Amino acid sequence: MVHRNTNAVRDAALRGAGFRVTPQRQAIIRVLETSDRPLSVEEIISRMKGYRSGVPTVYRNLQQFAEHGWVETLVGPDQIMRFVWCSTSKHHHHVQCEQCGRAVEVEGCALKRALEAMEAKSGFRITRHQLQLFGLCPECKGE
Amino acid sequence: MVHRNTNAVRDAALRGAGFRVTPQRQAIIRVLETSDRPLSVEEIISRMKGYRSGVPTVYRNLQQFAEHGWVETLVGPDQIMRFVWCSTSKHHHHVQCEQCGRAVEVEGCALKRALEAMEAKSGFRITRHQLQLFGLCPECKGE
DNA sequence: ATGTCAAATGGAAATGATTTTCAATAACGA
DNA sequence: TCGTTATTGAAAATCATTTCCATTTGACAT
Ligand SMILES: [Zn+2]
Ligand SMILES: [Zn+2]
Ligand SMILES: [Zn+2]
Ligand SMILES: [Zn+2]
Repeated sequence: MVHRNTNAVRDAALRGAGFRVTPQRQAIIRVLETSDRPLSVEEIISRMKGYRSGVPTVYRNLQQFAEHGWVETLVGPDQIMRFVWCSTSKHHHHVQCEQCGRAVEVEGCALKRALEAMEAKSGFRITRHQLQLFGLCPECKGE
Repeated sequence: MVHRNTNAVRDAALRGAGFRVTPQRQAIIRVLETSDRPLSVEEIISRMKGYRSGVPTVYRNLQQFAEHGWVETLVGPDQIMRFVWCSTSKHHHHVQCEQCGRAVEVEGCALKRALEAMEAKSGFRITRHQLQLFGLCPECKGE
């Protein structure tokens, strides 16, 4: 039974990070894990099945998850925070389709070279970066 | 008289873009052009010499300037909009020092290769990206 | 210079996402 | 089961940004 196993893994991860396992946390994670796009707090709550968390609870948990590298917080030009689940806490980036909104992780980071070039140009030592990619997903580009 | 010339150039640019030349606009631009770092609206207003704009005026103008590629709008984890003046409206990025806050433009974009690699990995056609760089400026890295 | 008028300004009020407060609840180890 | 302590959530607070709208002003024609 795959589902049960997934839940067990998730709960273990929560406990391992010092969290108590609450239905709210489980619901938040479940929604994010099964979403194909970044979600706002409002969207996360409205997508919960069987359990409805309060707004502050969702914000608090998302912030904690972000500190653990489990979610990435994106804030676009509309000033609204949106959250994506990260399958790995290794450095990576996300591409989002400008047509349908779908977002996927791009494993790894191909910026090493480019960053070296920019270090040379600027004289800065670059220690951290944040890259947001936008474009057309396979489905939308074949149209 | 260099100063006067700079002003003339700025005013011409404003008129060329269909703007009226108002002291508020001039003041906003003057502050941003001479800042070594991104500024919030509050900061912009407090740095004005000789003329104090109202808050809505500053927001409105910054938005318009952004549409013309004259400023870039950055919104960090503190959810506050900050604005940088761009010396060119060609595509480029900014590096900011995590120690002292200073920011500089990095001319051009060295991401072509990296983007191709990420297109291959993701299957998306990448049409747009936004890169924020952080690190240590020449002064701070020599500690 | 003066008149005309749409663009621009700014004080005040509204908006609305996010955060804080705090009393009630629930997870979990003993 | 019990006690401790983290977690929750309704309500209120916060506060950056936006909207309203009456007043001012820049640009251009006369
Ligand atoms: Zn798509
Ligand atoms: Zn990267
Ligand atoms: Zn520095
Ligand atoms: Zn670029």
